[in-house]
Amino acid sequence: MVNNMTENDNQTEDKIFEAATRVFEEKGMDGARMQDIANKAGINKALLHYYFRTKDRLFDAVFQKVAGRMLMKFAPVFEKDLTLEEKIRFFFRQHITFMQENPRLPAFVLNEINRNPARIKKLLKNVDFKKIWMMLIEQHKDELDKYNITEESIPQIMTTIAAISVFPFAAKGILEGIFENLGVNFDAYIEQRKEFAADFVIGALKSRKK
Amino acid sequence: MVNNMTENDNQTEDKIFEAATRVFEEKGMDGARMQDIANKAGINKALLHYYFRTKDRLFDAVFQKVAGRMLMKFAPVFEKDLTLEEKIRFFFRQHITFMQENPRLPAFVLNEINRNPARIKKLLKNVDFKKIWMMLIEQHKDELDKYNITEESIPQIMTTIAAISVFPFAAKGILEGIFENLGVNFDAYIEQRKEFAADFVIGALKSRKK
DNA sequence: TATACATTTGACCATTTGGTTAAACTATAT
DNA sequence: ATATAGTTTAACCAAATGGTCAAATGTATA
Repeated sequence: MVNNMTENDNQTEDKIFEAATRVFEEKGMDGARMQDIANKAGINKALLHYYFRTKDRLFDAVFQKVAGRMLMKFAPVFEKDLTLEEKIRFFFRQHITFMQENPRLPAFVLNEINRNPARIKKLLKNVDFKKIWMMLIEQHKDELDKYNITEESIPQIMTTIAAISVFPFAAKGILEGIFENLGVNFDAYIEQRKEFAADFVIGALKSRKK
Repeated sequence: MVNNMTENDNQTEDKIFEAATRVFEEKGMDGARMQDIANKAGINKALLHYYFRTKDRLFDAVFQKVAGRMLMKFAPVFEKDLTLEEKIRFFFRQHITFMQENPRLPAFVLNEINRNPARIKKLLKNVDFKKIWMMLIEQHKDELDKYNITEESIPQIMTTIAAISVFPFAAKGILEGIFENLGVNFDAYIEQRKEFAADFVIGALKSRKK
């Protein structure tokens, strides 16, 4: 074994990181236990502190990565050269599929941000929303006009799109409880939602047509 | 003082309850400290355990009440004798106004339910969703037909309405961060949302018209 | 092989935390 | 006044928890 050090290094760190992600996602910052993370990573608790000095730093590393991964999913939508309708359709498919694979992520991120709003600042520092905003307005000037979308209503529409996509996962616990009552299957509901959401939003926009 | 016992009893219990609500809403079950609650209630920690035996029972009492209060807000919508459009408009006004007064509630309830899904069962046990569901379908039979709403799409529409209403508060931490970047004022955005949301949903429904 | 350096571990520590207990305090009824 | 019962407190406890440390183990280099 020639270059074992770096590999092994990463192996252990990755094991820790993976275990920490699982535990933090499930229990949150306050509910997570370092011992639990160590156990799930199959290592000694002291080793956690060797790689990540404190629980806070470990959490920060995990949060930064998963929250970043989630926000990233919004990016390609703005870059692709598609019509507004295509973008909306593309976004819902992409984003909901991502959350199907990471169903705990939305609730986790939302919660931890509300618990400690300072964290989000670090995340958003690298994103220039103003620029994205301007690009979007410029790129879809004609469509915004066609759909009678004022600048003031853009935040409303954007957050509505995010809401429709994220909420089912953020409220998974409640919805599953209610759906059980109604004989609705959550997974099928989610699968269906990819198209429903796009239709719904596009329909709403069309109804604004001048 | 004649009947001081009961009054005093309630006074202390209420003080505890109020303080506990504040602390739990802010820090969550795991992050909350009994000592902190006691301090904020202006009493001894042992007295907490005198009124509510354990942290878990205290949390349960608080959660049951606030979560119930939140779910209750959905009820009057189903009972009132209004058209579907009127109901949608009424709901958004009512519900968003309620959350303006209790901005931490949505994130708190969503989070704790995801952290401990068993809790929701106790809450929903008393609500007969099947019955509400049937009533709704019967009451708005003609409108569902007019808007081409199949039974299958009702959960989609209902959760979409809830999403549009709740999400801005559940994601308040993030949104405020982003809005700051864009020069958007959160409170104004929320005020505006009461009407926007109704217009948006009704617009989407209208676009389904046969 | 000896040296230097990173990795891993078991034992340990100080603090925090939910919870208990016995005593003190208060008000009412007799 | 005194007994009774509910209320409040200070002092205390055991367990859990994040974190430390010195020793041990492994690994590459000279």
